[in-house]
Amino acid sequence: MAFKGDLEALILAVLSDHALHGYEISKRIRSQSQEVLKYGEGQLYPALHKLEESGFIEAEWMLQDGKPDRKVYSITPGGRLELEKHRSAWAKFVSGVGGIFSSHAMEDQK
Amino acid sequence: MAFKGDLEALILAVLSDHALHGYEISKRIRSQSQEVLKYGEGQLYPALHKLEESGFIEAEWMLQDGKPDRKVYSITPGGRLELEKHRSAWAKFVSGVGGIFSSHAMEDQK
DNA sequence: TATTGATACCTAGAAATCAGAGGTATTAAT
DNA sequence: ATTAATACCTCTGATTTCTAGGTATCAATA
Repeated sequence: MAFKGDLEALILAVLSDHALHGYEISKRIRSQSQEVLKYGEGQLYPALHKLEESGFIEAEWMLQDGKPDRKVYSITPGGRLELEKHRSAWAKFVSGVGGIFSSHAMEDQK
Repeated sequence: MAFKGDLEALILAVLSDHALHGYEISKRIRSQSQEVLKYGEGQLYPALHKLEESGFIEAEWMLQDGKPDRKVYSITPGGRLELEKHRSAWAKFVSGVGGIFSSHAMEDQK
C-alpha cells in the first residue's frame, strides 16, 4: 500500500564498492537511505541467497572468534550488469510516477 | 521483485483535476506514466472501492444508452489531504533510494 | 545476577498483494 | 462470425512481504 523498493537491486548497489556481510548490508541500506528503507532479516537473508544462486554475488565465510562468524558477500561481473539494469528500471519508474504526480500538482497551488 | 507503485496514490493524483470513471483512470495511469505503470482491472476496481469506503473518493453513476454505464469518481477534500501525504512519502522514497543508488554510481565511471 | 541490546546467521508461517483469468453486456469493425 | 473496444466486476493462485521465532556470543545496564 505504499511504494516498495527492490531489495535485490539495493543489495547490489551497496555491494558495488565494498564486499560486506549481511548484517552490515542491512544497516547500510537503512542509514544510506536516511532511514527510509528498512528491511528485516527475514527479507534480507533469503534475498542474499537468491542473489547468490543467480550468480550475482559470491559469499565467503570470515571466521571470528568470540563474535559470530561473518559471511562476506561480494558482487560479481554479472551482478554489476544486473545492477545497471535495475538502475535504469528505477530511472524509468521515477519518470513514470513523476508523470502522474507532477502533471496534476500545479492546479492545487493557485 | 521490482519497484512497486502505490495505486491508491496514483488514482488520487489522476482524479485531482478531473472526475473520471474507472476504465478511464486505468488508461490515464498507463499513458501519463509513459506505459511504465500498468494495472489490471483486477487491481484497479478493488482499489477504487477501498478508496470510496475510506471516504477519499465519491462515486456517481452516469447512465449511457447503448454503451455501458459509467461510474464516475471524484476526489473529496479528505482525498486531497491523503494525496498530499502520499506525495511527500513518494518524495522521501525517491531520496531514500537515490541515497543508495547514487552514492555508489561514481566508482563505476572512472 | 538477570536481562536487555548488539552482533550475526537463519527459517517458517501468516498476512498482504499482484497478475491473470474469468464473467456480463453492448457496439463497431473485420 | 468473431474480434476488439468500452465498462463494470470478482475470484483464485502465485508471489511477496512482514512478523515472529530460533541459535549463539559478548557487553552493558539495572
